[in-house]
Amino acid sequence: MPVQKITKEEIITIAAGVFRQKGYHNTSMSDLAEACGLTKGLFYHYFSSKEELMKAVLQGVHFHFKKSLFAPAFGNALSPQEKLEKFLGKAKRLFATVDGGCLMANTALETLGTNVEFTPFIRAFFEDWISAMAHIYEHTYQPEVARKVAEEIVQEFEGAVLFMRIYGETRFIDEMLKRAQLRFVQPH
Amino acid sequence: MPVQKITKEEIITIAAGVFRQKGYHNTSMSDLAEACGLTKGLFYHYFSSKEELMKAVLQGVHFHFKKSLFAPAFGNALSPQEKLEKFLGKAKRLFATVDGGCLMANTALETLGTNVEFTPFIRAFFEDWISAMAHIYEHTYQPEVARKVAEEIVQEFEGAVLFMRIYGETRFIDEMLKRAQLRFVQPH
Amino acid sequence: MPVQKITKEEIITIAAGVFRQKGYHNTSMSDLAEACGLTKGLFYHYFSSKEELMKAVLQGVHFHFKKSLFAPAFGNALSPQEKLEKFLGKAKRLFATVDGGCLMANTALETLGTNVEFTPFIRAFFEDWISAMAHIYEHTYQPEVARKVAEEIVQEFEGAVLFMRIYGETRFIDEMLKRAQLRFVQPH
Amino acid sequence: MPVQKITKEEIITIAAGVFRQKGYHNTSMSDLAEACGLTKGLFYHYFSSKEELMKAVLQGVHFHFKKSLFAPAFGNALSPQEKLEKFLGKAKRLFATVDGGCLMANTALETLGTNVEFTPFIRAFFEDWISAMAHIYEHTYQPEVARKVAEEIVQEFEGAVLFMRIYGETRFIDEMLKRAQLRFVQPH
DNA sequence: TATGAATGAGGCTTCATTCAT
DNA sequence: GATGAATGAAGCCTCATTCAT
Repeated sequence: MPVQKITKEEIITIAAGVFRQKGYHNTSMSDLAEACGLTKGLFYHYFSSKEELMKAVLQGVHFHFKKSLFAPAFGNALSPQEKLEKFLGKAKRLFATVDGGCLMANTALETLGTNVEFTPFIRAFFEDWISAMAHIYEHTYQPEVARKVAEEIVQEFEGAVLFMRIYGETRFIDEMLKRAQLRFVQPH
Repeated sequence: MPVQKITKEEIITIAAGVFRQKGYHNTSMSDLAEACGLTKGLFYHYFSSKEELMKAVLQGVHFHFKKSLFAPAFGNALSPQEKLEKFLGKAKRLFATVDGGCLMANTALETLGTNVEFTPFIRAFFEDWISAMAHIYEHTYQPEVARKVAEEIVQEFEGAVLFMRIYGETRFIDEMLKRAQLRFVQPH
Repeated sequence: MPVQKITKEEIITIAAGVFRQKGYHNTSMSDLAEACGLTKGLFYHYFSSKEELMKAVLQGVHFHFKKSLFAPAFGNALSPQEKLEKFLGKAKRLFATVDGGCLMANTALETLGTNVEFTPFIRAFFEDWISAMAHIYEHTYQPEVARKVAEEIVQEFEGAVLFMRIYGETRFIDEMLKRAQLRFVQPH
Repeated sequence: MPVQKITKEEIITIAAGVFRQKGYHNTSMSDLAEACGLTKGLFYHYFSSKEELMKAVLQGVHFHFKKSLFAPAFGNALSPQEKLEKFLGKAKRLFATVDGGCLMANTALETLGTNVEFTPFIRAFFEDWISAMAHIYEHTYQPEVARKVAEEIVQEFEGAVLFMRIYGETRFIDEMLKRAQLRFVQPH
């Protein structure tokens, strides 16, 4: 069996990083091929177009978040309080990277108006995120209210990521997480 | 006096719209020229480069918001409550456009990692926005707290704009505005 | 009588300097207009095209050299030896400018193959230069030999200017001038 | 093995010819692509920019002259007299082309003032040329004198090429070569 | 699988020149 | 005379993609 230099998954991971930092339209296939150590020609053996690659990246990122962040929120191993703490801690680690922030939000703002083919992937991601948060907050709120709270918290999260990037300060994330925790124990 | 097809200000206004909908890197000088009814060559009579144009656009948008949104927040003609209502109403009208949302946030997420020359303009805009909101909320909160509240509300606002665009529903804006009003009369 | 901001002669002088330093094709009409403090539009009131301007420049430079360098070589006020010394001294002052060297030679090498319209002006200039030198050297040589010597000296002069520019050292001019003087008193 | 329409070396050779005849700034990438039978886009597979191409051309020309003209001057197979004759004969064949003359001198006069990146290549070329000639003339002169003589002869050579091009007559080269030979047997 | 040559369109920008005022 | 808007072609370069090997 020939040794594979690089897997599709690895390409997706690398591409996700490049897209996150540089944006979709500002990233060229050359950038991506180079980042993966592949020739441009070979790159097209893995992904037939930039658009297909981006879809795979969005799916890959979604999958990654689902596995490591969203799914555990539905597990029963931990108490709701513990789940929330774990969730927020992981979320911070995943997002609070000043160099690029949240690929999904970046891609949303950059492409929603022009590249409709990405919209379903973006929606699905946020849908899952909201659902996971809603599930956790159902411990404190009625389901419908929990859903609203979850929506608000995700919005606040993305707002905080934006500010983190604008000002280069992670405190916006920390402060936001505190508010999220507060709403769990002390509804308003 | 030379007759002009179009003024710099008009170009800036049109370009702001195009950039807002299509993004910075996905907008070509041809797109802009066409949108303005100009030849590509003539564009460089007005702006020496795409980058300079974008800076002018960011400044222009900032100026527009300052005049119509931020500055009135510091006036004395209205009661704080009225000012807040006017402010939020205007903000909604200015931002709640599904076709593009907020140019500043779009540009921030798209260019912060790669086009540092835009960062000061983006920061200045948000700084002014926060200051205006903080001033209003100083009616209810101590100055330092008001500043924090203002930061949070701007973040929530941008989060709501993101959701509005992702889901194509303006309700996120409306709900967010209600929360902002609530925090004015009922601190938490 | 309206005061003229700038005369054609002044434009020619300025343009000659710019062309000498930047070359013909690398100099834009904007460069020239700016160097003269004129708007591009007005520039075309003085010269109908870049080509016409260049012709005027070449003529102007030729005229300038004729008046200050070539013509005196035919005068009778000085002894041949003195004339030669004056001639070479002036030539040095006129050419030994590291920033651009000799416009005629620059233009020759740059345009002879593509812009035939300049050739007559270049030829006329060198013709006059050779004639002047030949006249001086007729004191020492037979007319036909003097002509050959003059041709050689002009060639050496341009070779020295080339080297001066390549190495940024004026010694090549000085050494060349010494050789020219030597050939006046000590034929070989 | 990939089949290539054309090799880098061939491109360099063709480009050298075009640059020699048309000059650096007056030669467009389209001109070069067309001359090579390539599309413009493909050109950038081989050379990352016009400037890089020009550097490669200057290096290529230098290499060509080194191999066929300069290096043999240091060999021992021939007598000094024979080496000189061979050298001058080859030099004539290489330079005495009315359509463009000497690329190095053309490029020097055109770009020394504005494109400093080419200067080292031009200097290296002339340095080698002078060294080769100096080596030959060391048969007749002391090393230091030989160096001066070589410098002079190269200058005269370029002066002669200039005149050849201005007047369209190769006699200037022939006459110059005769003088060079004379200085070998009959120092002055 | 793997290479990198090849394509053709399009990107940003500059230029010589003209024209209306 | 004087301005600077306006034009259209061209200049350098990049890009997504395809193809022959």
